[in-house]
Order: sequence, then C-alpha cells, then structure tokens
Amino acid sequence: MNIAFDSPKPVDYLSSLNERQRLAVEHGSGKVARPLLIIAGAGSGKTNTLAHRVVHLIVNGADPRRILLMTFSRRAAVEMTKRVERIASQVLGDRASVMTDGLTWAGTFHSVGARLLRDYALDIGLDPAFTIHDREDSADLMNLIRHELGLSKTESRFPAKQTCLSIYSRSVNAQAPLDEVLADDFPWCHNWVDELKKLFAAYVEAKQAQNVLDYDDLLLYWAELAKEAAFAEEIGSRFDHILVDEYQDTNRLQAAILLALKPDGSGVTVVGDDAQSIYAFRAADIRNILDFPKSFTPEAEVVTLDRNYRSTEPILAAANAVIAEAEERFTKDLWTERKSSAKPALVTVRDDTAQATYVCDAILAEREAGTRLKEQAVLFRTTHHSGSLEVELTRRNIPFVKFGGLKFLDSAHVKDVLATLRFAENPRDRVAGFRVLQLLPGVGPSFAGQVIDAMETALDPTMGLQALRAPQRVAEDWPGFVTLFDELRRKSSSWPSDLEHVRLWYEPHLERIHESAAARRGDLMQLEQIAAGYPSRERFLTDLTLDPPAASSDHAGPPHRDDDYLFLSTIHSAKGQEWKNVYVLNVVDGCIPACLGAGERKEIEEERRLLYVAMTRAKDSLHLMMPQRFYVENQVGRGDRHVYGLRSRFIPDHALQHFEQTTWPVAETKSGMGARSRASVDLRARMRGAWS
DNA sequence: GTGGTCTGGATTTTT
DNA sequence: TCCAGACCAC
Repeated sequence: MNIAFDSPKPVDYLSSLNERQRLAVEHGSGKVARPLLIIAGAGSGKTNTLAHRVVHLIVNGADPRRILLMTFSRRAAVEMTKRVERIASQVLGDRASVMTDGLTWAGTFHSVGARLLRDYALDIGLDPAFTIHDREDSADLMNLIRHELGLSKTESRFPAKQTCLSIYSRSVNAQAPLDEVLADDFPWCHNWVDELKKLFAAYVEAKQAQNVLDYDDLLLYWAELAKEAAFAEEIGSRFDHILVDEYQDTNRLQAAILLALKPDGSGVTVVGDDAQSIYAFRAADIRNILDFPKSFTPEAEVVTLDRNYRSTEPILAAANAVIAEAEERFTKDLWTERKSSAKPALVTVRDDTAQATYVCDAILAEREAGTRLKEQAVLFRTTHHSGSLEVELTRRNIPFVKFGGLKFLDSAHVKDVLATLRFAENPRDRVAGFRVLQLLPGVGPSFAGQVIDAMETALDPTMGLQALRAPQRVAEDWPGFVTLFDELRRKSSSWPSDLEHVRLWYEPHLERIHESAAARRGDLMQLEQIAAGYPSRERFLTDLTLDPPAASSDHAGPPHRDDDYLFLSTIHSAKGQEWKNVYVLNVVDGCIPACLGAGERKEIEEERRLLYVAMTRAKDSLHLMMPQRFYVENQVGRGDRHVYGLRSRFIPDHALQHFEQTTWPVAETKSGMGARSRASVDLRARMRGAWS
C-alpha cells in the first residue's frame, strides 16, 4: 500500500514532542532503518512517543499491515492502538481510520505467536485446531504425567506440580539447561535432575499427542520455526517494522525470536527502562535491553528519555532516592518541571486495620476535595495484602475494581464451561476432557480416561463417543452430554450460541456441585457477554487464555463504565499506568521486599525496582503506608503470631528527608516505644504457645 | 471405580 | 485458610 498525501497544510504533529522524543520518532526518517533502542524512564511519555513513531512511519509511507507492534499485555496493545488512531486522525483526517485499521499485528508476543503458529501449523506438523493451556491446565497435565511416572510416591517428596512447571518454564524461557536452572533457582530440587528430565520429556510428548500448546510453546515453536532459514526469511519479510514495548521484561527466548526475524535489526525499535524491570521471576532478562545495541553491526542507535511529565518534583526526588540505592543501573535520574511543595507521605499506622481505615479516610477526603475515585489507586505487593482494605471499602460502600491476583477465569465454574468448549474444539485435549467428563456424577478418572481413548481411536470423536456404552450409574446424564458434544462439533454450530448451549447443559451440574449457584450463574452470564464480542469459538478461547480479563469480580458485579470507582492493583499489574493519588500498602520489610531473609541479591534488587515502579505511578500525591504490626501469614498451626513492621530497607535513613513522616492515629502512638511494647504482649497466644 | 471424609502441608508477582 | 492426597465405604 502506498498512498500519496496531498494535505494542503501539513499538520505539525511532532511539535508537541520534546527534542529527544522527536529524535526517537524521526529516527530513520520514516524509512526502514538501523535498529533503535529507546530508554524511556517512568512517565517520560513512552507510549506517546512510540505511538507517534508508528504514525510517523505510516505518514511516510509504511504499510500498517506490515508493522508488528508487540506489547507486554493486551491492555497496553489496546491503549497503544487507540493513541495511534488519535494522533493519526489529526494528521490524516478522514483517511486515518483506513490506515490504522490496517494495524492488525498488535499484541503480546504470545498472542502474535499463536496467530503465526496457526498460519504455519501444517508446515510444522501441528493441527491448526490446537488449543492453548493456561498455567493451571499445564500444571494439571504435569501432575497427570507425574503420577503416571510414579513420581508422586517417591520416598522423599518430589517437587509439587507448580514447582515442576516453574522449573520447566524457566528452562525454556531462559534458554538454559536444566542443570543450570536447578543450581541457580531451585537448589533444593537438584537431586531430582534425572527424574525431572524424564518428566519433562513425557510432558512434551503428551502435549504433542494432545495437540495442545502451553504458554511457553507459543514462543518456543515460534523460535524454532524462526531457526529454519526459509521460515525466518518468510516471517521476517512479512514485516517492515517491528516495535517492541517493555523490552526490559522480555526473556531470552523472546530476544531470540526478534533476532531471528531481523538478524540485522533493520526496522526494529525496542523501548524499555531497566529501572523498571520486575519480571525476572518469569525469566525476563535485563541483559536483553542492555546488550541490545551491541547485538548489531552497526550498533543500534540509543535515545534516552529522562524528562518526566507525570510526577511532581518531590515525588520524583523520593523515587530517585529509592532507586539510587540500586546496585546496578543504567538510566539517569529523572527530572521534571512540575514543582510542588508537598513531599510524599510516609505514614506509620498501628496495624492492618488502621491502615485500611486511614486509606479509606484519605480517599474519601480527596474525593470530597474533587479528586474522583478513578484518579486514585491503592497498590500492593501481593493480592492478599488488600484483604482488610477490601472489607473496609465494602463496608463504606466505596466501589472498587481490583487488578491482579485471582481472576474471574480461575473460578471453578467458569473453567468448567471453558473446558467444555475447549474439549469440543480439540477432543484430544485430555485436561479439558477429564475436567468435563468428571462433571457427570458417576464418572471418575477411570471412565473419563476410557472415553477419551475411545474418542481418539475412533475415526471421528463424536462417533467414538456415541458408540460408547456408559455404565449404569451415569445412564441418566450420559445422553445429554453426548447430544451437547455432537452439537458443538457440528459445522452448523454457531458462535456465540455454543456458549449458551453449554451453559444450559451445565446449569443443573452447577447447582449440584457448588454452593452459591446464583452468584456463579451471574459469572456465566457475564462470560456470555464477553463471548459475544468474539468472531469465533477459536478466537474466544485463544484470546481468553492469553489475555484474561484483568479485573476480578469478587465484589458486587463490575461497575458500569461511567461509574466512579477506585483502583486496587498489585504493583505488577499497575505497570504502565498512572493516577493522581497513589497509596502503597505495607511498605515494610517482609512485604516489600517480600521474601524476608531468604532472598538472594538479585531478587532483592528486583523488589527495589518494584517499589520504584509503585512510587512513580503517582502524579500529585503519594502515600507509603507502614503498619507497625501485622499478622504473619501462612504460619504453622494457625496462631496469631505477628511481627513488627520495620520500615522497608529500600528507604534508608538518609532518604527520609524526601518524605513527610506522620503517625496515625496521633493519640495512640504518642508514647512511641510505650505503644509498641503494649501492643506486643498477646497473652492468649502465649498461653496457647506453651503447649505447642 | 467413585465419591465422601480426614489430615498434613503451603503460598509472591503473570503471559 | 485452602488445597491435595490418602483412606475408606459403597
């Protein structure tokens, strides 16, 4: 596509950018050029710059259908495309939508991988109807194999299924041999090397036999495909420009893919900030971004954006003080022109409950003063840190949406319904099949296994199912299931009515299995709403697995779009976002950093960056909360042991000058140490403790 | 072979 | 607190 632009007076869409941003946008002046690395500090207008670059490429004749835009999450992809549309419409007017509609290759590495693999499935011996396992499905399959190999009853305990999966996953994503992974990250599993190798080999075979891919496979198959010169050439030449966002959080495998597609780096732009790398636990490797320039000859151009447009100067000063303690760092301190006299607050409260009360009070006061709930957010390290706060918010009728942690899709009933659809989509998917079949009363693992085998050996799965004689005890429910499956497999079956069929079939089972059937039925209706937005069953299943809805629904229904509601989010899920007011919970050792004591240096460093990310989300006001006392979670024999919260080690004494320190409520802590020692005596626990 | 009850052990963050 | 695995009764 090549369109001549004859706009009478060219809109100067670049004038809003600063000099550095403009450099990044204009690099290569719209042509396919040397690789470019943009080091973009927090709040430095990264999304805006990247979006401008995309528009600039298009305006200068790039074909939007040949631009590959890879982001960290679905949300980021949507945000980016919207931004591109907005800018493009200023420049191109009516013609903008034609161009931006062509921008179809925008998504996460995983979703792009899934799409390409369906295209090339037949070339690499995959059935294009493959289904994708989410983490839990993968763990279930791993567990199945673990049992089959007799590893579940070894004398000393064999690693649990999630651990096995983590080891496998890390080995794949970090492109590291098992030995090394075990030595570095799972030393306590090191004597199981041989067993693990066997387990993983069997796991891979099982996935192939069942025509399923897990998250890692989406990258792995893509990377392997790209190792074949012919395919690499073909896929690489589909795209003139490849832009990757959040590059600091990509892993070795992703870097390998990128390099295979564009060995000389032509047309490649990556953006990231090493100070915000927080996904090492998922095998993200900071070396990717650090080594990027030197991966090419000539080396990639580097542009650094260090002017922050988001936060006030005092907030930035505090954040800089935190990150200044980092052992290794490459970006410079951020600077801003947003003056303010208000330092961020470091608030000491008595305990978890007081913390919840304080935050609620503060949020409501701010709302009274005109700051909408939507402009405020509460951030925390792990999902359960917001427990008391959620209770308090609910009590006070303050609407909120929570991001991160347990998701809508993780609930058993939603998984049941999805597994049914997936089983119809791919009858070889044993994890799905097992789950669905065992919903029928009287069907356990043994008969479920027989059914799946019968379907596999038959010429057609439906026929295999129909030919099977079910035992007497399932006679009542069997025909209903067979009919459903038959319907779902027919060519005439239509989307999204498939989902309604499943729900109608599932409802009686739902009531039998689960307590709160009414609430759960609501979730299923919501699922149907979501389903209506997808063109096909396959797309629905794929997208839902790769980009699950981020907000959980454990509050009273999702608020309407125009309602005002507060954001609760894990720090990880808050990445890339910003709010006027930000409250960070539990800024104490043991919460941030999470793993007290046991943590290795590099893990501790990542936790530091996590706090930095949390702090730099704030525009105008920032509160760091420090409960003096909180209960120890997961303690043995449900005691009420608690520990004293010490200020997070990431805020050393000399950084205190950047904060306004307060204690709340004022009256109760007037005597400092006195309050402490009084709170520490828990006689009841001591009495119980005497016998344990 | 299934499905219920009991006990012992475990927890970050997510595509 | 919640979940997985073991054990036992049909």
